[in-house]
Amino acid sequence: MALHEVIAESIREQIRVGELTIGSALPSESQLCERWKSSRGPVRQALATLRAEGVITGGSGKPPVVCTTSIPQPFDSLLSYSAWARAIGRSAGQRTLELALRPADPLVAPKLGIDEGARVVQVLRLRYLDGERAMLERATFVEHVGRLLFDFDCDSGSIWAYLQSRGVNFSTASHIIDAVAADPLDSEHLEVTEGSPLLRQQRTARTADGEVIEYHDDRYLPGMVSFSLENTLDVRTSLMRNAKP
Amino acid sequence: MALHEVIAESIREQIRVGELTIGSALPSESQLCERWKSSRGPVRQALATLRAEGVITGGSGKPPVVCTTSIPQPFDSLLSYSAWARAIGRSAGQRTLELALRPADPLVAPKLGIDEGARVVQVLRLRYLDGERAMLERATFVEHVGRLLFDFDCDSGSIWAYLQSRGVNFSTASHIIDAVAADPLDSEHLEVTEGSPLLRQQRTARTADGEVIEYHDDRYLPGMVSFSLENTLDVRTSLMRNAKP
DNA sequence: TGACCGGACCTGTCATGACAGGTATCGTCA
DNA sequence: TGACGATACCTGTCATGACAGGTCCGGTCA
Repeated sequence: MALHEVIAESIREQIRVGELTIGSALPSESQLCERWKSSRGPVRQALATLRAEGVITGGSGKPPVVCTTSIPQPFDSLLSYSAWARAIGRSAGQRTLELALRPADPLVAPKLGIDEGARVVQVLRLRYLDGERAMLERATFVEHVGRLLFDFDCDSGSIWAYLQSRGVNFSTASHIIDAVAADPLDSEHLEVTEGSPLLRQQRTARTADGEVIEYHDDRYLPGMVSFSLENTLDVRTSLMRNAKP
Repeated sequence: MALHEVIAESIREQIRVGELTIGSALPSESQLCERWKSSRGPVRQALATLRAEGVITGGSGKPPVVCTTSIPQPFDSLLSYSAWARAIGRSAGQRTLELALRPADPLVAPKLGIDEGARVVQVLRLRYLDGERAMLERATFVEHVGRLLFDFDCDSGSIWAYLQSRGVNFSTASHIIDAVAADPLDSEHLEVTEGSPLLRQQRTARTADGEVIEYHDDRYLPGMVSFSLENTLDVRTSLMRNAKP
């Protein structure tokens, strides 16, 4: 691991354990240089990373200041429900309701960038958090990836971790967050009345080549899950508010 | 404006106008150095910024590659509905339903970090996008800031811009996104049936000193607005998924 | 023809040095 | 005692140089 990553992770750790609390000032750059026996480069790179994450702010004459205690989660926490639950110290559970190979319907085909009717593998899972119903997951995989799932017990854990172990490497993902009314399927499995509000996270995941591999439509029980973000003046946030046409 | 900012903005602009499309490779660092007659430092800093924004990816032997066409919006786009609408080329409208000075109720007091019963100024506005109903905004300001609003015509435009012009400087903000059922008030003004799903964005905005100034509870009509995010392997995202206890 | 290897090129990483500009503190002077 | 100004310190910014490691292409050899 590169030095600047070590430094950044060390500071994140200090925040995590409460050694650095919100509002407390970090050591100055020169002190950090001495502490890590490095030049100013890696130290500044580490601070820049933390600044881009919205963890620290300030500067310009003042030493940097911690401005949040919520440490951004790594890549997989937004992609893998299991990895996320583990990261926050909760337990994830799942019950597979369906695993099917079928032609892509008109809704998912454009999301995956494939022709309507091309074969896809679809998984329907009910997901739990600490044993409580939390989310209904509709996952669609392109055929050559989805086929791997027939050798996997989807009840046993993370599909994402399994696919990674089989050499499927996710690299980028797009997320869309909105609210929808529970349809009959949601209603049945999440045990809410039809039409009641659900928080939806749609996502498409791609490999480094840009090939779309999976499309998710995850619907959370409000009251169980939400999304949050810290926002500072000097950093452009990757979260965007969109208007639908 | 610093050179690295100029370079970053220039690349963003090239993406905006379509000169650089998704998947197309950027010029190499050395070419950019020559183009801007600068050393490698500013160029790398610009690329690092864009990478943190999730705009470009790649590297490590390969020249960087554009991986999204959605350019992150600056700070104010997540805080000001009017600024956001302008940024995406839509028109924002508003009708003020209420402007009141009253004691803080038990819901907003903890959000603002003030005592229950301390006075706050609350604004209720119905907001339009291109003339269509889009969102019901419940804004609460601490007294000394909110008082400024009594000198302002809330129907005329951006409260945020007005407060800035009066010297109120926002610096950081926290956002929580979830889904809620329309309550009677939502139902009446957004013209949906009670209990139907709404996308909610709660936010608290603070000054550089950390003083909380405003709390918003904005409820969007789903189908009008959503939130989106690009996510890459090597960058920690500031968006977090949270479990409610 | 296909596999393999080497070199050109690129980025990642780090060191060192330098100057400008903002911040805060402390001492001085009115 | 209070206001003001100089100074030390800090960060922002940029230049230059260097080496390691990854990628890609083309040429060579089997």
